[in-house]
This record gives sequence, structure tokens and C-alpha cells, in this order.
Amino acid sequence: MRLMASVTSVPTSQAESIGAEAWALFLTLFGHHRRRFLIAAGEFDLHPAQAGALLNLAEPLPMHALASLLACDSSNVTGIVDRLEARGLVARQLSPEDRRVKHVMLTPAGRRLRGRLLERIGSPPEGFERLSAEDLGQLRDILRRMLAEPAGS
Amino acid sequence: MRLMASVTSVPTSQAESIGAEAWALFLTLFGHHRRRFLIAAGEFDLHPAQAGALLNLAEPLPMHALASLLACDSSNVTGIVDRLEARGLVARQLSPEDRRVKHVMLTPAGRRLRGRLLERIGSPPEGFERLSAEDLGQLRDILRRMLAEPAGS
DNA sequence: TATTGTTATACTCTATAACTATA
DNA sequence: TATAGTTATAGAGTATAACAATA
Repeated sequence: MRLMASVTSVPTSQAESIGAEAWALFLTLFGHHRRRFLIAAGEFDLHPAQAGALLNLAEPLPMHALASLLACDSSNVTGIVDRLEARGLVARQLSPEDRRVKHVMLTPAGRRLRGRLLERIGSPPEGFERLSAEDLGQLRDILRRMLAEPAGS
Repeated sequence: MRLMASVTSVPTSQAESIGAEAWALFLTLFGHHRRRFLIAAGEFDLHPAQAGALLNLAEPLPMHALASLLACDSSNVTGIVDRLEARGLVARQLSPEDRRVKHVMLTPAGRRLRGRLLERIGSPPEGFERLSAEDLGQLRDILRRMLAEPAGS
């Protein structure tokens, strides 16, 4: 994707320059993943937002929680879930605790489709298998440190 | 995002298990990046596809090349470029070599907006600054190996 | 009063197919 | 004959605002 191609940055240290390259490589990887995701969703006749919803439904979720995960307005989730429901992939369930809330849950068919989607994009992409066992260990540890919650968050 | 949460895989080796965790961490990172991208695009009144087009226009590109990078049909690019052009962010330029081709290029205003977008999402996200210089070097080298073209591609 | 989910609206994205101009 | 870009069309995503039901 060459997202960084024309960024004229002036690194103040070598570490900063290396970090910039590492992040540029991440962006390249994001581009690959995005295309893989779009292609896989299309093969199952799912729009990207629908595929994203299925992936986030490992367990039942209130509508507003799904909206938050999809980074879109709640009003959109109504339509997305409507269409998934029309295809028999999800069902709405009234919450007994809070009668304002509806939980969205996968049907058996929805769970099967989600599994097939995960086979396609949940597994590591081409290139991953070239990494050594040592590489994988280092990578995992570095990503863990990067994603560790910074105490107050 | 917990994309891997309910994947019941049976790792045949420890390396495979570590690799699976590393990839799951990648997916978490993708989710963070996607949300950051959507929020940044919205702040500049750009739809995601428009923001993606701007980011890919570091240099002038034929319409069909842009379609390929955005992983969408050429007919969509016509509309996306129409709207960016109406806002004075890009311009179409006929190619002198092949008169079927139109190159899309940023205007000065488009270049400024692209720069501001890159300040927001082209720079490393929260968490990156917690990595040591050694981490960054290892990460860069591993990602390089992962993204290296496998001879015939 | 605040929150949850829905509806109405307007605009954009998306794929498909058909079309023109060019190669 | 194939390719580049456009147009027309239909269906879906998106944000905003207004609404009813519930907390």
C-alpha cells in the first residue's frame, strides 16, 4: 500500500527511524489483511459490516455493544442485524435484566458461517509460515508488551 | 476485538500455538487501527473510502490502479474521485501516452489534508512508545522477513 | 433525565451490467 | 478483441435527528 511513501519525517534518533519503518511495515500488513477480509466476506455474500458483526459475535452482545465494536452508530446496527436475521444467521433476544436491551446471538447456521470465515481470515496469512520458532516467540512477546494495558485504561 | 476467542484449534506443536497467539494479537492491533482510521476520517469529513483514496495518492495514479488498491470496482472510483474533485482535493489529468487513461493527482489542498491524515494514522499508535530500541529492531527485522516477496510473486 | 433500540432522511459506497472511446 | 473510464441501477452502509420504551 505504500502508505508512508511520501512522508518526509526527520527522525531525531535511530530508534525513532527504526520504529517508523516497523510501523510502515505494519501498515503494509494492514493493507494485506484488509484485502483478504474483503475478499473472504464477498465469497460468503456478506458485506464488510455484516462480516465484521459475525466475527464479533463469539458470544451474545447487546446492540449498542456491537455498535461500539463496529465503530458505527447504533442506528446502523439495526439494519445490519435485520439483514443477518433475515438470512437466519442471528437472532434477537430480549434481556430479562434490562428490558430496553436486546442481545444479538448467532444461530447454528450463523455459528457455522462464522467458523468458515475464521478459517479464511482468522488464520495467519502468507508469510507467517516463513518465521522461525524463535521469531514467533519474540513477535508474540513484543506484541504483548505493545498491547498491555497501561494501568489506567 | 477477541476475534480468536472461540476458535477451537488443536495446535500440533508449541510453535504453532505461539504463532496462533501472535496472529491473534495482530488481529487486535488491526481492530485498534481500523477504529483510529474511521475516527480520523470522520474528523476530516471524509468517508472511509475517500480517506483510503487520499492515502494511496502519494503520487498520481490511473483510476484503475486506485480501484485495485482500494479493492473495489472501477465504477466506484468514478464517484469517489468525483466527490474529492468537487471538494478541490484531487484533479483528473488525461494521460498523453494512453488516451484511455486518466491520472488522479492531489491538489495542494489535497496534499495538505493527506498530510494531516497521516499525522493521525500514519504515525505509530499508543503502545508503540513502550517498546525498547531492541524490541523495535527485532520487530522490524521479523516483519521484513514476513513481508519479503517469496521469489515468484 | 439518561439510555436502548428503532425509524426517517439524505448521502455515500458497492457490485453488476451496458456503454463509449481507445488500444 | 481487450482495456479504461463512465453511467445507470439496485441494494447496503453511514451519520444525524427524532421518537417510544425503559431505567
